[in-house]
Amino acid sequence: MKVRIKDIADSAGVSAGTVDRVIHNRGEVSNKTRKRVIGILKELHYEPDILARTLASRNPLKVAVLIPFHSPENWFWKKPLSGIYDACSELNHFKIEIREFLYDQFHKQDFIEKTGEVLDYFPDAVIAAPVYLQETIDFFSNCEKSGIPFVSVNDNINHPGQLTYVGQDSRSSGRVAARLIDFAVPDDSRILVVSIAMDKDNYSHILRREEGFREYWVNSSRSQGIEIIPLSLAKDSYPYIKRVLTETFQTYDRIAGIFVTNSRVYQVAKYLQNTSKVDISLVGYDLINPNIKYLNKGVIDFLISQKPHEQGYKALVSVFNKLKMNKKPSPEQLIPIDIICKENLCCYQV
Amino acid sequence: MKVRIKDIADSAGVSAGTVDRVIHNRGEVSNKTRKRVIGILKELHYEPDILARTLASRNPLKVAVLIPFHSPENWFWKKPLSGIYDACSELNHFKIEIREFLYDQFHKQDFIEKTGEVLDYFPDAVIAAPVYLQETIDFFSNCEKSGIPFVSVNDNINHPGQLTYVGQDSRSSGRVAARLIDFAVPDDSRILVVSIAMDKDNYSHILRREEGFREYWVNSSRSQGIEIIPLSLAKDSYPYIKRVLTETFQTYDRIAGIFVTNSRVYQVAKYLQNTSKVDISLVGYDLINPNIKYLNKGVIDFLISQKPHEQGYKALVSVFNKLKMNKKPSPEQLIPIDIICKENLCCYQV
DNA sequence: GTTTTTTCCGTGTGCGCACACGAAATTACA
DNA sequence: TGTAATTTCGTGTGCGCACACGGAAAAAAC
Repeated sequence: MKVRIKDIADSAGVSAGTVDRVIHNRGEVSNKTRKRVIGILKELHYEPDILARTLASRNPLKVAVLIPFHSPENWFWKKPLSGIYDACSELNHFKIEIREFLYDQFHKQDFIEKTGEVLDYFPDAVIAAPVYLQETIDFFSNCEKSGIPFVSVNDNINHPGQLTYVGQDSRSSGRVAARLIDFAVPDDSRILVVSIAMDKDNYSHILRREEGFREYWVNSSRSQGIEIIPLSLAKDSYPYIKRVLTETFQTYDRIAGIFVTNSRVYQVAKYLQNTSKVDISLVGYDLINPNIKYLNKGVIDFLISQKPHEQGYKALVSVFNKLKMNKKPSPEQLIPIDIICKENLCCYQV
Repeated sequence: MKVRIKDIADSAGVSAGTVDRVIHNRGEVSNKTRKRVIGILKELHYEPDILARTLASRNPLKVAVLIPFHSPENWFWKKPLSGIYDACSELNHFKIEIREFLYDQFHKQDFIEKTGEVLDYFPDAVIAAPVYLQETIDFFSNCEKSGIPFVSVNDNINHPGQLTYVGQDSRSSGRVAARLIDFAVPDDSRILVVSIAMDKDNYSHILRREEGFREYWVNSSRSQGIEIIPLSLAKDSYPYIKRVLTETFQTYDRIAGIFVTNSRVYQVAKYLQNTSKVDISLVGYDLINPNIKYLNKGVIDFLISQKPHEQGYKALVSVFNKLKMNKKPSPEQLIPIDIICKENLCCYQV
């Protein structure tokens, strides 16, 4: 019962070639017949057969991936890439070509250069993980001008023209962290919220996680018994972190829980282990190796996974659906907030 | 760079038709040329183009799904079905035909009848959620005899011939439940392990969840301070459950946590709410509506999702890969053990 | 009214494969 | 040696679509 181009053509009293031109709007069709064909296209709910479509078209789909590169210290950005490749190999038969454009997330200039390279590549679609707000906006605007669909991943720029955003609801994840800690700490205790980032204002998800965390306690029944102490660390070095934490512990007693707002939770775990404060509930982000180590040791209690692999996967699927099937994804694809502890870790490590 | 049938044919000095006959072993090929063609097939690493293959072949892939039916009281079994259909619509273009065979999980005879209907349907593959052990083994043996690949879902029969098992590691999920409760209960408290099932021995995952839960405390540092009290309820009716729980609470004090080993946790939640024992940590299984209600109210603290949707999804994908791509999936596909609380519930409800 | 240009549209071919049909080669048999 | 039966193989067509080419019709220019 499937509708083919031929059926449309017959129904409209034209040839298949004309219908084809309408579908791909390559012009050379009079306005009158074009409208008639479009009408029938909708009326009969025509959906192209991708199998035949891909088989017949010879040029592949060019997808540019613009994300920070990964290093031995920071494997996080490897995950979205492998998610993209996994999706690609599942859609293998559909002639998709991935081109990586990996930039240094700590050098704005490098990011700008790479965006230029992306545009020179003339991709059919772009998947990008933004860090620099203004520069990303400029880049996305260029994409829009060139008619290139673009997807943002991990952090949402909220550019009006973007095909979709794939990532987590950071605020909710902050609430989840609060819930976990709330579960464990007794009344009348203090909770530390530690943000470790050179310029945390550039990372909007850190801010939103803090918000979500704070929000939780406002609505909590025992909000009066718990005190939240924010702590922003501008440097990632362990000696520095150690010094600040030591001071904090001297200033405040009854600290029963610590929430680290990004993947640097292993630094705090190291401190807690070294100072034998393993009773403190520790929650942070991301299944990177040093974190997993402390999770298995019981120093970190819970990790929240951003599911970077799934992010990459869904991003590519979205691009594919748009370009090959002409199906628009929903503008926001929120990734589940997975709670990982030692006991369920194994089944999340793929 | 892709090798086509034509290339093989040229290389072997035969026609495409002959290569085709070899590939599908439909005979009518002399032994000598057959071997030569097979040799070249391997040598050039020929992989069929599924696009063209599907486009050219007219008969669809027939997949039989044998699972318990769902009712307004028990929506659980609706999820694997919708997972299967979701996978199907993603692989839509590949001409897959799903046929449901839904049986009454409480009537063995009905299950047996339905297995007969499945075989009469002559499917290309079977996806089954087993309940009755011996009867399922018989059925799977029949499938194997007929050369029909079969996948078991949710509960593992461990039949040697099965294509794959898709489901959770129940023992680990029991450990996860223990971890969550451990996080919350103070020293010197008692924890109830409640199993609500007519014949729990038929449901091996219940037994394994109990095992995992117990296992956790054996390895725990405070195993001496915590007492585990098992409680098996053979009936699902609330008055009965209420009576038993009341007795239990009269017998034991300091009950700080309850682990319900399946989806009936809402019955216990109802009891706790009615008796104002909401401080007790309550953990159970499955995102079904009554459970979600009590999760949002804060009576249930955590639910462990079996991800039935994903189970169905993966099962169908496995079947597809096997039959269309000739790729064997790994024999066990373990589903992540998702921890759900009120705060991250939203992003799991699809 | 004729020629040129432009607009519009139909036809044909091939993507890689499955499958039907019929022809050639081989064997069996008289 | 000739014919029939059987095995083995090549050719052709179509799946639904993209795209090139060329031709007819319409419009414009003369």
